[in-house]
Amino acid sequence: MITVLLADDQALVRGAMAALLGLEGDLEIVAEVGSGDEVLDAARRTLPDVAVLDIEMPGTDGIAATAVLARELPETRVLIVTTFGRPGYLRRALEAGARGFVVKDTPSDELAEAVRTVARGGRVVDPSLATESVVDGPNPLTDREREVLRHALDGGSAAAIAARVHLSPGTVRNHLSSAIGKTGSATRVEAARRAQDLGWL
Amino acid sequence: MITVLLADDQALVRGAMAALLGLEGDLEIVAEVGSGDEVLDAARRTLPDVAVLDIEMPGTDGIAATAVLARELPETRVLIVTTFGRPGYLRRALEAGARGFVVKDTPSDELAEAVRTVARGGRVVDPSLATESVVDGPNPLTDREREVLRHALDGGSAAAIAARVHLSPGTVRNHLSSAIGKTGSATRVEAARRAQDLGWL
DNA sequence: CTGCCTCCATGACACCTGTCATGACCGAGT
DNA sequence: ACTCGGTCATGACAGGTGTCATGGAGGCAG
Repeated sequence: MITVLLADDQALVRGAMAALLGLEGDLEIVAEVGSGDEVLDAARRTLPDVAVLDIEMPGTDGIAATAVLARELPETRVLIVTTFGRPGYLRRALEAGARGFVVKDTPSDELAEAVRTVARGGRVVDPSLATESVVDGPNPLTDREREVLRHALDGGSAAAIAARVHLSPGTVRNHLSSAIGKTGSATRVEAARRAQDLGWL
Repeated sequence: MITVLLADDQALVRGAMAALLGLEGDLEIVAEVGSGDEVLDAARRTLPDVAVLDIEMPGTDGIAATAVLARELPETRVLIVTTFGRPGYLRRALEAGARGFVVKDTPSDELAEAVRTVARGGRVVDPSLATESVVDGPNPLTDREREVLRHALDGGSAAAIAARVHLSPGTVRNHLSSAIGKTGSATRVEAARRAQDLGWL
């Protein structure tokens, strides 16, 4: 019997995935949580073989939760199941110690098989995403550039961003200009969107 | 027996929801599709009592599919199940003829009940979203403003937007300025984001 | 220790944005 | 007939943006 922890912030999706995996005779859902913060506690209590984690969650996201699990409970293998197939997500998830990475576009009957593969120590990686990840290369942005780009996403002025990150407006514009160059964009917003699409934020 | 059609572009989620509803003795999934374009065909073939539709789908979205179903197959009741609880979505879905509107944050055990309620002719509406929809009022944007705002989302210049919508750059800036005023924003991108969050695009 | 990179900051430049005034065309409503 | 709102356009203005040069501070591999 393979025991499974499920983490996804959308209750309906979480429950539905539990129902899906529950149909398999060899899988047992031992915990369900709705945020990354609850993952470690639940995992400590139930010691699951596999943790199925979404990435986009409030508070601790799935990648940070993966890193914590890999450190604290290395026996629990992590399978990331996410909406967005962003190359940077895959890279960061694997670096954090994930054993599998599946997007929510994949046929539902493959999920159980992915869980089994991960449980027995194997790896599952979306192949098209893996090639994309190789082609795009690693994240070239510096910490500051990422921070400034995140705030640029919602369209504030340089002064507004500067106030939020405690920098001078001129410095913010320098970081943005650098990020625009690295992403091959023309404006800060385009740069922020491209960086987000690539999973660089 | 209540027959159900399921439409969601994420195969894994779609399959999981099918598993969830399949656990109920009185529900039967008679069709599963991954885009709004396939909804009408599948509904014509299977004549389901209830169509459970996601909004964000490639091609015809769930709201447009609702309108088509309401016109062509009024016997089939539509239940919208969506990720984003945007007030404008609720309003447009109800105007298109949806009988229920549920966000994916709701507990999974309530989905089956929502399907039953809709099947027997009742209505299901997320209460917090309903009040938000009333408070925010209807969409004040004109067609042009919406079109220009959609293109403003990805951060191009006024000239770039103008080329895509076949207008002069000055006119684009006028529409953007008007939209900025209506959304209470300071920049075009902020206006576009707020409009999107409210379901106005 | 010395490059080398990142970070932070300032000033200057051409260009873009947001705003406002103004004008013209059209269809809908009273 | 008249007003009203949406559409399209132009011109002008203050202020913001993207870029570059330049400078100094700190960290880190050779």
